[in-house]
Amino acid sequence: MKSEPNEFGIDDLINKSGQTEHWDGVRNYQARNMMRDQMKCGDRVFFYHSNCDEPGIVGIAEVVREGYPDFLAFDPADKHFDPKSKPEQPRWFMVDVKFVKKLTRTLTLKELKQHAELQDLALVRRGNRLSIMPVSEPQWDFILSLE
DNA sequence: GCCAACGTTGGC
DNA sequence: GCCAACGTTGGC
Repeated sequence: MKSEPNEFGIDDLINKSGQTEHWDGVRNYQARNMMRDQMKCGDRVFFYHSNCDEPGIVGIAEVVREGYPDFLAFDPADKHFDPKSKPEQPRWFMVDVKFVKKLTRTLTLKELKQHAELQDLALVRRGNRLSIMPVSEPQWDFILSLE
């Protein structure tokens, strides 16, 4: 899961009550479908810092609440407001994630791109813009072995 | 259903 | 700040 550290970095997650936060503001259907349909309690996710000096994986979090409507889409005062999403038929979903750990160092995008084992990882593919993407178990284990 | 115009993401 | 690569919108 990608987040801009200027907006919400891993330290912001650590500082939340219960070290848990809802992953709001996703307005992309592919990413929505993953949160709504696929991500289950106990699933672990890499926390990725994007759009910053050193883009890369900085830590691990865990899904603690499965897909439910992104209520910010209902709030006209919020920047993520979407008039097409109604409480009776929500268009956007989110999950809650809880901090698990920081990695001992940042696994930079640059570094991840250098490993043939990760060539199919969506993150390193050209033009990728998805903010949430799947990681296979072998990919997960390999990435952790780099730490 | 096509596709041009536009907006966004995000690395660099 | 630039711009490639997408996704979305909306006229036709």
